Amino acid sequence: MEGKKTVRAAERALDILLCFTQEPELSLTDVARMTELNKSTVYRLLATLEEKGFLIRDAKTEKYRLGFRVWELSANLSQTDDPAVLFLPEMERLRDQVEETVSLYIRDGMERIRIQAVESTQTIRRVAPLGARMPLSVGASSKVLVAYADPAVQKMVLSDPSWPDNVDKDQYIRQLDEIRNRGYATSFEEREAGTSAIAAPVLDRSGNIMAALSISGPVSRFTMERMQEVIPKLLESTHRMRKMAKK
Amino acid sequence: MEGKKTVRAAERALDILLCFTQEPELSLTDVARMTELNKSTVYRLLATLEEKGFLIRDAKTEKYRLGFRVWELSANLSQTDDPAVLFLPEMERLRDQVEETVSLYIRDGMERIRIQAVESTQTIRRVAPLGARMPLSVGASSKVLVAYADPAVQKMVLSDPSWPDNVDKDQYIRQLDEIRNRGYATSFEEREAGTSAIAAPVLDRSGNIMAALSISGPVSRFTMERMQEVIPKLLESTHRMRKMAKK
DNA sequence: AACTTCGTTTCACTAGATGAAACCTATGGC
DNA sequence: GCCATAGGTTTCATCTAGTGAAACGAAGTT
Repeated sequence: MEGKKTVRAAERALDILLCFTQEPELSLTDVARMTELNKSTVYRLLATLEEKGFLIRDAKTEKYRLGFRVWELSANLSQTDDPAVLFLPEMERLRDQVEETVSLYIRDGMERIRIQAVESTQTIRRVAPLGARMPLSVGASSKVLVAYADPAVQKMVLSDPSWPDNVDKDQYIRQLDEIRNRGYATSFEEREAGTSAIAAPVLDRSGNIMAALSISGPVSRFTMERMQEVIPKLLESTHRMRKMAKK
Repeated sequence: MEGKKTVRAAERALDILLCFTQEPELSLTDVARMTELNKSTVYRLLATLEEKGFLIRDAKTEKYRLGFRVWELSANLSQTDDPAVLFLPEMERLRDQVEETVSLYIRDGMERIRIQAVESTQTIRRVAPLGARMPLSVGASSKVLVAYADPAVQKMVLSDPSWPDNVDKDQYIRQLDEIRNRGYATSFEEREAGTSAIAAPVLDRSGNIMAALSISGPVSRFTMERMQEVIPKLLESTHRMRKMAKK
């Protein structure tokens, strides 16, 4: 009698689908191991996913991979005002100006997800960890996402038991005000050693945060001074993005 | 006790997801109407899809739209040897040479699906009906897909009750041999009035068909003579694609 | 205030999802 | 050749958990 309003069978099917974000090709037993589900359960769910075209089965290897239905979906996704597509041109513009990696993050629960990224001369498809998930406790983008989230969400994030011990929560909270005042956040080797970053919120017309835009690079090159130089450009980009947002 | 090996709840969840290929934004009742499912069933499945990040709920409109998880999936899709991504550059090359619309189709059951297309000066995202489904009974690409399918599939397609009465099956079958000999198929106003097309198979290393590549245009411009000119270019492209295919 | 419409919750019922185990092939080792 | 192992597939008894009707609450319309 808990507050579960979800459908288990559907959940499991989606979990299986998500396995394919990690590996492009998986066999029945691979999936069974990853999801820790019974072999026959996986068998039926795979059959379902295949029948609906979300997975296809490689004729040779007998393994499954993502099917055309995923394409249909993602094609439709781009017709919407999806930030990852909508803002890509602007992100490339910014990248060309500052010649550093530019990333776009959104918040999902207690994590942030990199939904888009452009690197020095790379194209969208080449960018390594698109869809990568990181904790909200560290990094410039994380703080921006939390600082501009609505109060209920902030409370949820800050009271979550998974908050790591080695990150001082009070100090973190103090930073949030500062970030809202300045309009951007910075970080030095916070999430990843050797990397520094600045991030600013992408707001929609009504002032709600849609995403966080960041510029990041190696500390050696992306110094404090350099940051100061690029901040106006970052803010100009987020401002332009705001105007692009639909409705 | 039929031969159903699928999971109903999962099927329904996927059906709901597919509703979003038609409309970018849907409310609970919209989905219930489209799928003809009970309101509470849809409610629970939508909650499941939302929790897993496949759908997000617009804060304002209360409607659902596709979520970031679809992005994660499609990002991964591109890392695989998905033809729609893999062959895009080659398709653009061909388009630039012939200055007509170039499309890539795969077979799914009794239909073909346009998984990629490039037009005169359009970019991938702009192409109207990506993911469009058409019958296998008419059109150059259809015949290629059937001609090079393996015998069991051919039998299935040709014995399907949904085969339209106005298409002569015997004549169709006779054409298949011809197509295999020549290596390509042509059509004049077959599927669509005012449009002619040529198509050739994209084979993998072992000679199995992966997709059909077509060039199509208005009959006025894309004449018999013009077709003869571009056939070598089409075949050159499919040949190059074959070498691109992984493994 | 009466009437819609839409999202949410409740509840009793049993369809249908589930896991253990048996059953098939393959493939590999010896 | 024969036995062993590791997939994938099917069966089947069990009972969870998914289901639809109906009721509910909250806006919005007339």
